[in-house]
Amino acid sequence: MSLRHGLLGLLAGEPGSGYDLTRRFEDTLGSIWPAKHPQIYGELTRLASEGLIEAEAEGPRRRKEYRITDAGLTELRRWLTDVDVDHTMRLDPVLRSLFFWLMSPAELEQHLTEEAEFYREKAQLYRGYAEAKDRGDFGDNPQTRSLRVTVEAAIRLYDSLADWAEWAKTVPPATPK
Amino acid sequence: MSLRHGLLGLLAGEPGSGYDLTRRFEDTLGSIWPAKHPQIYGELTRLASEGLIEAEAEGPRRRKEYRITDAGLTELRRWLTDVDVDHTMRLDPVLRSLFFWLMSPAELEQHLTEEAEFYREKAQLYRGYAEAKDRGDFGDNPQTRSLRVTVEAAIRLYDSLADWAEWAKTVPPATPK
DNA sequence: CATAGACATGTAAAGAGAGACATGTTGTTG
DNA sequence: CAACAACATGTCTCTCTTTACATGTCTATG
Repeated sequence: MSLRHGLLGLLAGEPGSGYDLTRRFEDTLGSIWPAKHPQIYGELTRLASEGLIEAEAEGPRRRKEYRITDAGLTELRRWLTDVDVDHTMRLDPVLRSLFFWLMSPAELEQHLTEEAEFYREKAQLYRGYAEAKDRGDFGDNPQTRSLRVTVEAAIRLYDSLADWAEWAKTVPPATPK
Repeated sequence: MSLRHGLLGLLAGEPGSGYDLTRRFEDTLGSIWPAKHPQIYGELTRLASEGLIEAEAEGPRRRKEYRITDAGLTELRRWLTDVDVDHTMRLDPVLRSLFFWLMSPAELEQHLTEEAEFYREKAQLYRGYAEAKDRGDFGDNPQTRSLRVTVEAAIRLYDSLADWAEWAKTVPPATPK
C-alpha cells in the first residue's frame, strides 16, 4: 500500500488537489509508481477521514486542496523508518525473457531491438531531467535533491535494461555444435 | 495478466502440478514475478477450462499434473509476439527515495546501507546461478539459455540498485553554503 | 508406530489497481 | 458567442493479488 504514503509524501512537499496529485504522480512517478485518478481520489478521501490530511474549503471548480496534518507527517516518517521496504518487482519484460526460446530468432531480434530502444529513450529522458537539475534549473533544496536521487535510479534502471537487451541479442539461441 | 502466460510458459517447458509451479515461480521468478499458490491454482483451473492446458488423471496425493495443449502454445506464442510488452514498474524502494529529505542523515545512511547490502546479495545470488550455468552445470538447451538471459537481467538490475544506493550515500542532504 | 515435514489442493474475504462511465466548470481562441 | 481544451471530481465494476483458513496424504525418522 505505497500509494497511501506516496500521496502523503507529495503532500508533505506541498499541498495540492487530487487533480494536482494525479499529474504529479504521472509526471514524476509515472515510471516507478503509476496511479490513476480513481485510485488517488479514493485514497485521499480515506486519508482525510483518518485525519492524516485535511482540505480547506472548496476552490473554483469544486477544487479541494489538501495539506498534510501533523498526524500525517508522523505516519509518513513512521513508514519511512519503521516499515520494511517492499522489494517486490514485477517486470513483464523480464518474465517474457524466460520464454525467448519459443520465439524465432528474427522475432526475438526485433523484440530486443524495440526493447533496447524503449529503455534507452527513457534513460535519456531522465538523464535530461538530471542534467537540468545539476545545472541548477530547479533550484536546490532538500526536496529537489531527493527527486534527483529518484531520477538517478530511473536512469540507472533503464540503462541497465537497455544494456541487457543489447547483450541478449549477442546470446546465440541454440547449442553451437 | 502475465501470470497466465507465465504459467503457460513454464508448462511449455515441462508439465507440472500447481504445487510444482508454485515452487518454480518462487524459485526462478520470485524476484521478478511473485505469485502465491491460491492465485496459481485459480489460474490453472481457468486455463484448463479454456482448454489451454489439460490435466491427466490425478496422481498420488490428488496431484494433478498439467501439460500445455496446442491451443495453449498458440496463445503463448501470440502473447510473446503480438501483445505489447507491459513496461510498468512499481518499485517501493525508489518511491521512498523521493521522500529521503524527510529522514535524518543518520536514518538515511543506515537505510541506504541496508538497501545496498540487500541488492548486492541478490546480485551475488543470481551471479552464482549464472556462473554455474556458464560452467555447464545445467546443461545447454534453448530453455536454459533463456533462463540464463533472465538471470542476467536480475544480476544487472540488482547491481544497478546496489550501485545506486551506494551513490546516493554520497549525495549531501542539504544545500552546501 | 507416532509424529513431523514435505507434498498437495483448495476456498473465502479483503485490498489494490485498471478501465469505463458520468458530470460539470473555467478559460481561451476563432 | 460557440466550441474546445484543460480543469476537476467522482462512482462502478472487474480483475488481480494477498492473507487467512481449511483439509488431507505420503515418507522418513526416532
